[in-house]
Amino acid sequence: MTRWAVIDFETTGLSPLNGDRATEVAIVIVDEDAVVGRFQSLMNAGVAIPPFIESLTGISNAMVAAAPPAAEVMAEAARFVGTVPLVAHNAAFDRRFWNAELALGGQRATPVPFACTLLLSRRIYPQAPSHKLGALADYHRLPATGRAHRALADAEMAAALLVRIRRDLQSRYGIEPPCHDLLVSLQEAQRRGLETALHRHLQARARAAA
DNA sequence: TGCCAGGCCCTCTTTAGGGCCTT
Repeated sequence: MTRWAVIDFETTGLSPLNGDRATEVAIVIVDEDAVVGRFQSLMNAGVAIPPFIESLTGISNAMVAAAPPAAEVMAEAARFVGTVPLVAHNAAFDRRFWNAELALGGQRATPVPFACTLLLSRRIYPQAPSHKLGALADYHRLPATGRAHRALADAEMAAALLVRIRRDLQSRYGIEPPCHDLLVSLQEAQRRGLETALHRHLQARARAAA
């Protein structure tokens, strides 16, 4: 079984260190190439959403005021993810909010791998005109998932992108699912380049089979 | 009033700077 938890946060800004908080979280569980689970919730962190962010996401202060407390939502989200490896588009951003919101709720994040479709796409599709999530969806002609900058729509889109990446890794490089180790090792080996990581992976597999 | 983060990656680089990407 090859499961991934594709996560997306909507937030009040770019950094928890500036006091920014999450306003919505969505998680899509992908098993092989199929979506087998979904979690989505607005959350009330007790901070005001700037007008620009309200306009960007469509999430208003009134909407989060009626939402459950952030700590309660994060506890439920953590239970939903369990120990399944996480994936996000620009994972550094979502990982910061994942860890920060869990900590604010008095929880410790379970140490699981956190792969990044942005970094993978930059390596695998260097010819793409843009590596924004929506632009990559257009580039690959992925199905529409709903309003951009809403957590579930973006998580579904990132999940479709992950499936496409895995399929291309299989067709281009002969990497057969499951490929947890490959996706994570690729993320960790970005500085050395995709080809180098793939070659190392294939050589390791060959040595193990010998 | 103006600015605010962080990580990756490219290049006119590596003793650095700037663009991209996330909200």
